[in-house]
Amino acid sequence: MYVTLSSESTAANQTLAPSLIFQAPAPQQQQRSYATGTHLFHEGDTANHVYEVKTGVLRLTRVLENGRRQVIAFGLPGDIIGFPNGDAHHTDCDVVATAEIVAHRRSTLETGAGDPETHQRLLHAALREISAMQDHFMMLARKSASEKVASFLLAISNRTGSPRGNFTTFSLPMSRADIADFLGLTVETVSRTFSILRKDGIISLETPQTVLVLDMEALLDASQTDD
Amino acid sequence: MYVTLSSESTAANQTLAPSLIFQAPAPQQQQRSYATGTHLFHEGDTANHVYEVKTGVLRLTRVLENGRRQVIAFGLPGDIIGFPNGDAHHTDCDVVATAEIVAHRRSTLETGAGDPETHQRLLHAALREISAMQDHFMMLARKSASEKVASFLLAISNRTGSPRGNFTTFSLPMSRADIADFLGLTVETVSRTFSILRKDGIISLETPQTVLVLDMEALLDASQTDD
DNA sequence: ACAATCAGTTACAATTTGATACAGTGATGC
DNA sequence: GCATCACTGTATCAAATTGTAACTGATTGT
Repeated sequence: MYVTLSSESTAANQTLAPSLIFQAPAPQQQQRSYATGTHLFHEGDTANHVYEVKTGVLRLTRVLENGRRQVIAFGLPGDIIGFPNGDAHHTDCDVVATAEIVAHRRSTLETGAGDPETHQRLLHAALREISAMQDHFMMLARKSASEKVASFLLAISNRTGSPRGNFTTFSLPMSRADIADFLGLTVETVSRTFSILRKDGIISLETPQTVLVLDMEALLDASQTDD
Repeated sequence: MYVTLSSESTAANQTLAPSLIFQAPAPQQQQRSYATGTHLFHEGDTANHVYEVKTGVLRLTRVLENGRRQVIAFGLPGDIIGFPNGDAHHTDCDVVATAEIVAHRRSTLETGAGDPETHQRLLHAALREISAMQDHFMMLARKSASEKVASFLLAISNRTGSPRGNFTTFSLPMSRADIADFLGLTVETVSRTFSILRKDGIISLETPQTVLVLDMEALLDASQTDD
């Protein structure tokens, strides 16, 4: 499930891992490494696989002809992305931070022939994705700029953060533009909001890509999370 | 009060019907009618079924504790909605216009036991839903108020519209508030935008719930559609 | 070494949308 | 028949976000 605002990610992630560990990997299930900037597929490409992210970060995007772009989702470790509609992909997908990916044949999702267990896993990943996207709706449509940014930081923190003393730290491999296009904002608004959060002592940026959460409670307040 | 959706048992419905017709209907596949206002399920309810809309209109909603509401989707004839994440529904679902619904057991989606054909249909409906939600993202995050309203009218027109002379007419069984909560706007903005579209001669309202599209070309322009 | 480029940030003006208030209309109930 | 209520439409004003532009610091290429 993609980075959305809810807190379902962690649990889901853990339930996904075990089933793979004890399987002899079939050919199409081999793990491959992709460098930053690599395109996994483009909008309109024939969809032969869905992709399970083991490490790194992917980015799913769609573009309107007038240049407006939407980041549909970031694919973090544990996510399965690239679910096709019909035969074709309907988004672009590229690598934001060097990633280890397992490609699953689309037929495994669609018919499950020969591998009912993976079929189940992929199906459940699709259902989780629907749920995650519904969370994302709430964010895009019903949250203010500052709530969006706070929610986003919270989500990334929950998925990839690690403790540093009493605080939590994590990196933001994607650009401000990516964050803006994910949240439905402009770069300037995202940047401004980061500044406010810094000035309020809620976060601190060691580099623009390295966030230290100083006051998790306040960040949670600022995000208006549903839980 | 609610205008009956006249001509909606159209294309989508017919493509869906055949597989059912020649089956001995299992109990959970029987078609039932639900009156306006009926709740099919609430957020948190155990999810035992997914619902296939034959006629009428359903509404999927989520609410933030502070009262902000988001209409996730409208279920029109041909749609299958209520895909669960885990065991529970994560939205509310109620009837906007008297609807004929077929409930499919969740197990048919999850395991396909005993009914691989329906299993396939439900799976593909889930994948279609993911694709549709991605479209909705573009709308929520990257379109202006007037583009949103135009896109919405266009979508309803394409799904349920019928020709009237050179024009196209359709009904809007949902309230302005529903439309606003679907598009991430306020009622006032929706109303304002309807007025502008009327003043520009693009649409005409016979009643607030009955739309006549006078200039489909202009409506398409106004929606900034990607195709 | 230096110019050029790019991501990020900041300030300020312009624009869009939201909030508030109120009027009209049709339906419902007493 | 009349009052009430829910929904819709309109106007005005306030607030939030965007657009524009300038500036910084880091990186790249020549």
